[in-house]
Amino acid sequence: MTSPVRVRFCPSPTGSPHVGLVRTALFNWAFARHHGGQIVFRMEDTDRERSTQESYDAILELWRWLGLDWDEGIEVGGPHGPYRQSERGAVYRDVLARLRASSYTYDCFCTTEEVDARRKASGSKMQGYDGFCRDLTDEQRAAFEAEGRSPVVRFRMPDGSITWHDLVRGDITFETENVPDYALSRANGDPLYTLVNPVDDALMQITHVLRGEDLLSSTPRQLALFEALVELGIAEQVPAYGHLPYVMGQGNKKLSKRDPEAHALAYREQGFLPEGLLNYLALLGWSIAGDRDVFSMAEMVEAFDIADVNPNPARFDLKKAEAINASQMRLLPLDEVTHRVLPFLKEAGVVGDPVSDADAQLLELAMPLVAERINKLTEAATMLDFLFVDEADFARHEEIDEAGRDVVKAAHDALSAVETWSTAAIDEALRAALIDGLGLKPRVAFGPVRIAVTGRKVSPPLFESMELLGRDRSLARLHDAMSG
RNA sequence: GCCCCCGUCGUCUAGCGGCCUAGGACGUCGCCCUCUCACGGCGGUAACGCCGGUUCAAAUCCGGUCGGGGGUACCA
Repeated sequence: MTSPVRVRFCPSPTGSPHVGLVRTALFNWAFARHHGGQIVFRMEDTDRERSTQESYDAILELWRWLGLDWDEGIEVGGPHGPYRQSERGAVYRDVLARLRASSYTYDCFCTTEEVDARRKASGSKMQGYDGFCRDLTDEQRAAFEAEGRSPVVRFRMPDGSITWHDLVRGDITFETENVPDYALSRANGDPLYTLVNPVDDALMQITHVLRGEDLLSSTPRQLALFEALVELGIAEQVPAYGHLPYVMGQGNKKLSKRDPEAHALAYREQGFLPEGLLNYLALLGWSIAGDRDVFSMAEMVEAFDIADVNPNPARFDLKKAEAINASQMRLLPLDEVTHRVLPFLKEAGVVGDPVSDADAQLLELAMPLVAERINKLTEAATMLDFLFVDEADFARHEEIDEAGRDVVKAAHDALSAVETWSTAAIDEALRAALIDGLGLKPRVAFGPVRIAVTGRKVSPPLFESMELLGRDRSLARLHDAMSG
C-alpha cells in the first residue's frame, strides 16, 4: 500500500518570482494532481535579510493567476502549520535540541578561517569541513567555551555511500567521504536551510520532493539527515527525490534573475495567458506526445508522469512561448478573449473604467476582427484604439505620400456616394474606384486609406473597420488625410 | 582540484534494439491565400559530439573520451 502523494511548493520570497520556480511548481502540481495527492504551500522565509513582503505577495498573486492551487499551507491553513518558516522557530529549536542530544550531530567551534588555514597547511584538496571537532573531549569543549566561543551544530555524515533512485535521473550514488559534515545551525542558534527544509518536509509528511537540479548535490546530506530524523521518531518516512533540469537563458547560463525573461509576472503584463505560459513551461523538460505541443492543464494532469521528464537543461525561447500563447488564445471562445483583453484596454486608456455601454457594444463588434490576429492580449490595444479614440485625439502614426493623398481623395469621393454604410458596400465602392477606376494594385490602393482611417499600416480588416467606425467619422478622417 | 548531473535539427523535444534514408513544434527560407497584419495551406533548411564494445541489428545498452553545467558556505 503506497501512502498518498504529498508534495510541496516552498519558494523563498526573495525578489521577483522566476519562471524556473514556476516550472518547478507546475511539475509538482501536475504530479500531485495526477496522483490525486495533496500540495502543501510553505514559505521559506528564514533569510530575514533577503525576504520581502513584496516578493511574498507577488508569489501568491502569480500562483493565483496561474491557477496553481494548493490544499494546505499559506492562507488555507492545515494541521502542520504554521507554514511560514519565520514562524516556526520553536519547531526548529526543538528538533535541533533532539538532534544535538543524539550522536548524529556534534558541536563545532571552528571558524571558517581556521578551517581554511588547516586546509592550506595540510595541502588537502577537500573543500568542505575537515571534521576537526568530530570527536572533541569534554575538556576541549569546555576550553572552547571558556574562550567565549559558541558552536554551530554540525551533522556527522555516516561512512559508506548514499544512493537514491532519482525520479527523473535514475540511481545516483555519492560516497560520503566526498560529502563533508555540514552545519545545521549558526553559532547564534539560528537554524539553516539545511535543517529547516528537511525538517519541514518530514513534519509536513512530504512524500515526493521535485526540485531544481541545483539542489541535487545536497541530496545525500538531506537523506542522511532524514535517516536520523526517522531514527529519532521525528520523521515517518524518507521522501522520494526528483531533480528537475535547469531553465536556461541565452547561451549556456542558467536564466538568472537579472534576465528580463526570467520574471514570471512580466509575462502577465505582456499579455500572456496563464494557459499559454503554463503550456510553454510544461514543454521545458516534458512533452505530452511526439506530435503535439498545445494542450490544457487538465490534459497535462491526465498524462503527466515524472519518469518522462527529460533531465536535459532547457533554454527558454520567447518566440516559441509566444507561439504557444497564440495557439492557446485561439482555443478560447471569443467572449472569453474579450473578457481577458478588457483590462489591457483599460490599462492602455482605449476604453474607460468602467466601460461605457456604447464602448462595450462596439468592443463586442470589433473583437471578432482582432481576436484571431493577436498573439498577446496587449496587442489588442494598438489594434483597436482608432475605433475608440475621441475624434480630436485621433492621430496618424504613419505618413501618407503625395500619391497616397490622391488615392485617399478618390476613396473619399467614392465613399461619399455610398447609400448604405456596410462592409460589402464599402468594399464594392472602393474597389470600383481604386482598383478598376485608377487601375491600382490592391496593396497600393488600400494602404493609404488604411492609414487615413486607422492611423496605422497594420489594422483589423479595412472595410469592416470603416463600417464600425461609421460613415461620418470615416469620411472625416479621409477628408482630413487628403490635405496631408 | 574533487564530487555529481547532462549531451538528438539554431531552440524545445519524440525516440526507451529492428517501424529511423530519425518524427513534431518554434525559428528561418520559398510559394499559395490575401485590403495590411495575423490566421491557414504547401514545400525547403537543419540533429543522433567523438571513439570503442555488446548484438544478426544501436540514436537507443556498456565503457572511455570530449564538451557543457552544478556543487564543494555559520546562502537558499
